[in-house]
Amino acid sequence: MNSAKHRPTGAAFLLAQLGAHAAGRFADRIGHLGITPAHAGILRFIARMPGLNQQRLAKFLGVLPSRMVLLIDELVDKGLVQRRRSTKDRRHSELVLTKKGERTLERLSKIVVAHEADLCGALTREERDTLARLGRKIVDHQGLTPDVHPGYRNL
Amino acid sequence: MNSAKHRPTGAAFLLAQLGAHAAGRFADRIGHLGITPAHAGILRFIARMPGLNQQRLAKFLGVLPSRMVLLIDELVDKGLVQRRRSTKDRRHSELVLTKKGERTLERLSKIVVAHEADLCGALTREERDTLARLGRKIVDHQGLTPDVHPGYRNL
DNA sequence: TATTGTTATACTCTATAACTATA
DNA sequence: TATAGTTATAGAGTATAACAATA
Repeated sequence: MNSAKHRPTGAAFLLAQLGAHAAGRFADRIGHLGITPAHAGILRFIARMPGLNQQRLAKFLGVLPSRMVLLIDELVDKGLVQRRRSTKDRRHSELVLTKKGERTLERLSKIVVAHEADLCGALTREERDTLARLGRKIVDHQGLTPDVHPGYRNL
Repeated sequence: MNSAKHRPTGAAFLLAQLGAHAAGRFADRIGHLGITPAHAGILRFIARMPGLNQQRLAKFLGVLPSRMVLLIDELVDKGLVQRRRSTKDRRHSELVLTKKGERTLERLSKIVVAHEADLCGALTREERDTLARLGRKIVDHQGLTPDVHPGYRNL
């Protein structure tokens, strides 16, 4: 591979390749918690904005409402999230983490740190900071929403 | 988002986010050619190793043989690839690009350059080189095969 | 009439395994 | 008996659209 007449792999392909790898490895790492990366992202959002409803969450992440129902169903079934009918507008369900959900989120944080350390194991601390800085620059320039994975996007 | 009590987005998530974005944008860019990123990757490999057979290609990319059949079928239907029964071992089919396939590959190269320029538009030439260098370092350290997207992996 | 949440259906994708032909 | 390629089938995932409850 990579014979002389082909140019070295470009940054765009590297990002796609590494991104898929990182996502796959992360899915492996959290598998034993019984949740997928999509669930993990939702847990984070509910923790930050407790009480938000499904439609707003769906719109924010770029998920179809019907898919969000299933995702939340699964989190409820696992005892990580609770739906509470809003008393102000009984059409809304306010989403909150259960105690178990909070503990899962704490475990997730530790997994994220380990995942990060492994994935960037080839880099010095300084290089890792540089990579993150350049990454944030691209996220900003491309108009991406920080902390929202495009894998949700189905609209 | 990103309120004070949350740490800044880590490199691993940024890679996953940007990778999915890059892959999605690339798919958009080549859509008018009537092919998917998976097809594009296969075209590149056939160009580099003309005459290779489906099983070897499938093994190299990490695709199930049955899926490779469909992918090649589609490329044949579009007139980009030709299957030739090997005269040495008639079980093998040697894969080669057609003239149209070669032209498509040239168009792909131009699209890759434009894609790269857009995606890294926020970075200076030097920053882009740094990003690619760090990316290659991680690819190597993680044991990934250069130029092979993990999206193929279904084994 | 509009909105939230939910359910039903149809469709796509693809992993598995059986099968053909060559060796 | 083993390998390359192919086909058939079944299951998972999900987009679409219809629906119920509330406003």
